[in-house]
Amino acid sequence: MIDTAIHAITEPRRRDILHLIRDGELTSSAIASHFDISAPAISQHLKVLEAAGLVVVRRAGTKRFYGIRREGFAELKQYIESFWDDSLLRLKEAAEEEERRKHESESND
Amino acid sequence: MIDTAIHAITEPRRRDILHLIRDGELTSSAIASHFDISAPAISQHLKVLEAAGLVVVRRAGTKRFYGIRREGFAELKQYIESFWDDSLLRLKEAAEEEERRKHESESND
DNA sequence: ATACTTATTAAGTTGACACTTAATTAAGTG
DNA sequence: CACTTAATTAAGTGTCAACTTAATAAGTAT
Repeated sequence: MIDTAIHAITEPRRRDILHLIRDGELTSSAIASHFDISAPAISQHLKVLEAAGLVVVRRAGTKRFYGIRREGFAELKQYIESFWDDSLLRLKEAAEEEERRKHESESND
Repeated sequence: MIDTAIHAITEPRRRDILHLIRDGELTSSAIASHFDISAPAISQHLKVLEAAGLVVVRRAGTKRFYGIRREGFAELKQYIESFWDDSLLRLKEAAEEEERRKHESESND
């Protein structure tokens, strides 16, 4: 699931779309009006974003309002943080430091 | 710059590489040994990750040790959070809610 | 200098995917 | 029911990037 989310935000155009609807939900055509590409292209992007759990649709008549889905971004945030996690990294770095010193002393045999 | 970072973590293989070196720096060949793909392929991935500021190299003789670069992940984290930002989103949602109610009352004219 | 190790750069191939236009679905309106 | 609006699905095309093997670079040792 995190894979689809990351794949989704890969495409710059999709990130632009996310930025647009971040300030409030918009219809597919409203979104399309901000770009030079065709409506189907936008529709395809929205589908990818929806499948990734990053946007939600609200249907109203013939219109479909797209808005961002917070839970999806929470997952992404968590994923990035799993790399970032400060305390864990410090531990690893300390271990590396130690190993480096050990190797140095071994080379003095 | 954030674009290159996002592009970099797009590729599943590169994320695998990041996971590997997250537990301590490794040489190019050590990384390659964990995968089915060729050494040059790994080298190319590492170059992308380095250009994105997500990894750093430490040269030691003919070997090159690759380790993760924290600052790069900090940027990524910030970017994701710029979407996520809780308080801002709540404001937007409140505004939408209001607009929706306004439209409903208008349709009762 | 020659050889060995580690890793990269070069060049070329293949598959994925972001587009296009055309056709289709779905909901509302005269 | 025909017609309009809003959006999607279908089908096909071109570009990009992830891989391959071959050649090159840079460091160390014999």
